[in-house]
Amino acid sequence: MLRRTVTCGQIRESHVGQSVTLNGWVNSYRDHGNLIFIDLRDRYGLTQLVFDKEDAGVAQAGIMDVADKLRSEDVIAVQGLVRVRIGGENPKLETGKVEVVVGKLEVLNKTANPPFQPDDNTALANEELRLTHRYIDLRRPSMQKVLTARHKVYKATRGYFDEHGFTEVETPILYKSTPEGAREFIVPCRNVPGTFYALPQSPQLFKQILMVAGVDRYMQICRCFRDEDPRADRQPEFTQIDLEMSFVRREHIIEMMEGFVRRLWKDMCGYEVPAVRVMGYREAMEDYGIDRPDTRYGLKIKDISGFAARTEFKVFKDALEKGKDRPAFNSKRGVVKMIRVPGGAEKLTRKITDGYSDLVKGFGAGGVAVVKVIKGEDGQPRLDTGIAKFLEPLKAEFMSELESLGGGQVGDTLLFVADAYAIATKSIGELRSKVARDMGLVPKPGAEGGPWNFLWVVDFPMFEKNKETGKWVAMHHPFTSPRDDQMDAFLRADVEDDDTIEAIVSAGYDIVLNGQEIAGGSVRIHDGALQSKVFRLLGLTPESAKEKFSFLLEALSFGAPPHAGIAFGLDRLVMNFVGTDNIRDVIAFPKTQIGADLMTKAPSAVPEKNQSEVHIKSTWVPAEKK
RNA sequence: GGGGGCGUAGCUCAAUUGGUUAGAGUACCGGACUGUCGAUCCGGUGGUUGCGGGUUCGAGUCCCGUCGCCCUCGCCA
Repeated sequence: MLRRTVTCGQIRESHVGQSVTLNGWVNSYRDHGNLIFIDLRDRYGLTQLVFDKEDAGVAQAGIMDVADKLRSEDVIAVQGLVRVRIGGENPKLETGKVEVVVGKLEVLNKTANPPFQPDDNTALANEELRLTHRYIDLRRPSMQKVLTARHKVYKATRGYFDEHGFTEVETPILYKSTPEGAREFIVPCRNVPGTFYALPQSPQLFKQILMVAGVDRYMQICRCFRDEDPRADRQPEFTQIDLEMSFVRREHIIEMMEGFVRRLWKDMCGYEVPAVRVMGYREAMEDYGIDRPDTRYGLKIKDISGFAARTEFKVFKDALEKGKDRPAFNSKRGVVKMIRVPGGAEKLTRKITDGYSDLVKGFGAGGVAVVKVIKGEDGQPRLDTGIAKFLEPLKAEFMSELESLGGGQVGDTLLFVADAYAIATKSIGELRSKVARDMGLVPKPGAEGGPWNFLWVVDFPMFEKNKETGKWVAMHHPFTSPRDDQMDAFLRADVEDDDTIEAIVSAGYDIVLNGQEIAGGSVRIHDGALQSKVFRLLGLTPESAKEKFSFLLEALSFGAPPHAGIAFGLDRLVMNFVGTDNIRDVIAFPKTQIGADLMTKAPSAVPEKNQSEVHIKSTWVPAEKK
């Protein structure tokens, strides 16, 4: 086999006169009979090859006949002379000033007619086909760029944490089932009939144990598994950059991770990340209606419950009756919230705002009330349409409410949602994001030069109520510590004491980028008694806590250091760097929405013999046999 | 589990209210051509309209079911 001396992206004018050998795939051919052009492709680029009948005398015998049969995706090796292009430069190619006149051609492998062309310039084949023939799709230059970008993220990550004294430790994939949280993939055990491993949702407990083991600074680029339905940005198996540090508090993690983020963005796109703002969960929920606010645009939310109570609008008054004896910010206490949309009066048509009501109904709210600010006969702003008649009597007061949102200007649309705190907040938060898209306020992600907007969100609640079971669940995970100043309330709280439990603040933290959570973590509990208390509030009996987590409670009793950690979603980081909103684009061999691999046809049936070997029997009956 | 979208030639798409033999570009096959770079020109092969059923004189088109893919709600400690 002729082995390459240069790559297809490498040849320049400095190579002119040299004999070179190239290996690659035929990207395209232009056959003029006695003159044939081939664009040869490898992952580094394209080089134009020329087969010329007049030169064929000095080339291998019959070369034109072989070259004539070359087709896209054939694999070949060529040897030839680099020269300046006779037909003029092709400015589209890096190698566009030169060409290789081929003297020797070796066809390494003819291709079958490919189901689609791995070409970024023509219409992309549908994703199903691309996933089935992933090896062809990955040949596309843009997919090669993704693989390379992902590799660079691994490299920068390991580089940074190595420099800061972290040790990469592998943790088990075959793991103990701990069925809190996400549904697990389970693996039957052959040696102990009737038992199962689970695949880890994350290495959470192992990394904490490593802290007890004195590893002090741990990191791992690790695969995590969650058997939940995928989304555009979620896969059943995904990759985390997992970290844990001993003898630190929140501020130390924040400092170390900002350093990492700064390093990563610098290496990946030369961007200097400025100091990252820290925002409290309460502020995020109040101003943005979500715990991961997109701060690339304004449209802040305002609570106007006090004002709304003085109007005669029944919807407001009814909402404010809800949970009126509960403390402020309690999930069940009624509130009225408002967004001011500058310029919305023109763009947000009746049809669109009707759609907003449908949107919030999906989150349990009754609808969206709308008011437009128009120019009155006296030239002053006047409230119009919708519920304007309820606000007009209190207009002066209402206009002063608007002051903190920039004042009511002619052309504004004002949107209102009234309901219990949890529902109203979530609804208007989702509404804000929808309005921003409708108003064209969301910049394209970093790839197009839009801003990278980083944010720490801290001071999350420890617990939230599961709507179905009515039980308390950990908002982050059950190993998250209460914030230091919350210890009294935490120790005092009883399972029945809903309002107290809801108000406890944890020592958790998230990094949010452009409205997307890219990392989350917490200071951990390193005291067995505190950990047992969390289990108790979560409704675990001491017996079941011991059965599931005895190894953790035991480890905490043997000199566990204070520790804290965080994990980044690596796939989402790469998505940002390559500018895609499809997670499958950044995973070499991704799965579909039912967790299938279209290329290998996984999952698949296994013979009953293999099932009985691991002591299982499928209960599934095909439909036609029912 | 719920809601929505899509499925027509190898690929990307078209096909009027349900109406003749389902078209185009590209790929592929054959031919011509010495400066192309989305080569060009001439000719050709290629279809169970995802699958099954129904309505109708007649279904790519309407209805029911089913499969696959995508988006989304639930779910994702």
